[in-house]
Amino acid sequence: MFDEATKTHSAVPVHAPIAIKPAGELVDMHPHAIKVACSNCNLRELCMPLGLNQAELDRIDDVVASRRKIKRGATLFRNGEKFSSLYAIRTGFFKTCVASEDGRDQVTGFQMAGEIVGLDGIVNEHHTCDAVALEDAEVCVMPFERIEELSREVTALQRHVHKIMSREIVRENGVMLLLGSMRAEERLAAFLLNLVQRLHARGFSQSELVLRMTREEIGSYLGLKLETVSRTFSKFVEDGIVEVKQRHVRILNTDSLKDIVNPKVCD
Amino acid sequence: MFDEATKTHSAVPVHAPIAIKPAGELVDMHPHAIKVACSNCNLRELCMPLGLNQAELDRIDDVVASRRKIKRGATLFRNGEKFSSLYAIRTGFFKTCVASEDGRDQVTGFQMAGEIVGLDGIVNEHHTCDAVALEDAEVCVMPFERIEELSREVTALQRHVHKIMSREIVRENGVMLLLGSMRAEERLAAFLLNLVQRLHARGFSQSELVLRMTREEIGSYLGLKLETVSRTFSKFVEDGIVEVKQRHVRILNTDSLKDIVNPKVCD
DNA sequence: CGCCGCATTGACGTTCGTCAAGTCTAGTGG
DNA sequence: CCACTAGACTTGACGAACGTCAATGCGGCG
Repeated sequence: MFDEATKTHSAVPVHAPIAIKPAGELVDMHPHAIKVACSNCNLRELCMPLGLNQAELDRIDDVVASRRKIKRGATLFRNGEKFSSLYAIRTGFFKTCVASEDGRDQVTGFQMAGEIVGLDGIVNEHHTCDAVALEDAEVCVMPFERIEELSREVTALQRHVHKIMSREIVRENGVMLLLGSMRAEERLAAFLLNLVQRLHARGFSQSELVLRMTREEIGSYLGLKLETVSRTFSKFVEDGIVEVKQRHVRILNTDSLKDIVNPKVCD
Repeated sequence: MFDEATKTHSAVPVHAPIAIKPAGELVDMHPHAIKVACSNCNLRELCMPLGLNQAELDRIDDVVASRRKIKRGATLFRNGEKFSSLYAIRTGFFKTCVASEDGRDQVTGFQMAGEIVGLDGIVNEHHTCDAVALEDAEVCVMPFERIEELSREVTALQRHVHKIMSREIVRENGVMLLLGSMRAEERLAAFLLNLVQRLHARGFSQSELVLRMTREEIGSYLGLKLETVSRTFSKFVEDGIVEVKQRHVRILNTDSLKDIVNPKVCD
């Protein structure tokens, strides 16, 4: 089992409503042939507004100043650093985490291709969390000044920026619900369903995924200890709901997972 | 004790760097004399950008379409309702809460004068949480279309909107840290310190406050059961850190509370 | 005055955290 | 190619923290 599951999330997906494979390699070979551009990026549907005309598309390209590669384990930005840009993830997988003064830290999210990180930095002009690459990654650097400038002129961009921030607020509301009122099994089930749903939207399998994070990182995100995460995985395996081999997970029964998250009250 | 603590958060504060008392009553008496206006609102420093010139101030007034009074227990908006406006709280106190499909619900925040609610509705054009008044309240209704329009022209407003949303994201990061990694005493201590700090910024006492919410609502926000909240209050009283009489709380030792939130490691 | 909602307190149970031992795997270097 | 190692993961035994259930108290309001 899992023979096919060794491909990374950056590789060609199983089926591809949105093709993920970056055309970026060409940039190195012909630096002047293909410029850094959203208008020909396969991830456009994920991180940029839809329904722009050609003139607007050309202008939008200007929000991306450059690209940046981040090695696995390296940080894109750190708590305390000066904020200057938002980052759109092209390839790879990130975690964001905050720390309390006494050293405890909490993973606040996992981000994948097409998602935006850095929004925390706007309010105080300094970042308040760390963004760490969990696998080799590449991001588009979008200076925030430029975003603000352009979104004054391109209404669709303005609206889009507002939606991205609102979406993050709503996402965090969901995590608060999870952390505040769910038991361990419910948390892990919700986590798996969320991950697989986002991967599926990017053209990957609905039932198979490779975790890019450790049990400890999952635990931190879910407000559990790594042993509890491990035990809960084992329980799901016993119950025949998933197959787990290290970081490879195959979901055998999506409905059971959904039932765990939202227990049906039968009265 | 607590003889002086019976005044509500809407009453004249103990000392007032920013006077909270609304001038609003005059509106009813002279409907044409004083128009709904941010430029003469005492809360301007809390919910609007600073450093505007007169022309900009006049334009900003236009973001407030009207005011709306909400009785205690009534909702400002509900999950599922069409989103159209953001709301700036003039007086009163709100909670926002999300619900899971199976009926559990989670308080995601408590909001007071000068704070903005409704940001959750932007992304899907429908609200995803309920906003409930915990005491009689009044809000400024700010149609979001108008905000977007105006923030294309007034850079300071655009920046301000971005900061408000970013601030909410950072706040929620903090709540996730609390829910994910703190014990009951730490959570309650952090909660009290946060409340009193925000009230102090509005001119109220640094050490005395009246809770506008039940133990159950505090518990929901902190991911605890109401009995645990009650017991933890009792423990703080035993330890001489606070005095508690129903919803009246007097903080006797702020430093102890801070130590509880951030235990000093002495090695 | 009596009712009702909210809060407190106690006894007990469950879930999850802690500590510890042992296993697996990927990566490294001979 | 294989042996070695470090980090990640699993599993078990036990305990602490918090939840549950139930009884009681208190205060505000009609």
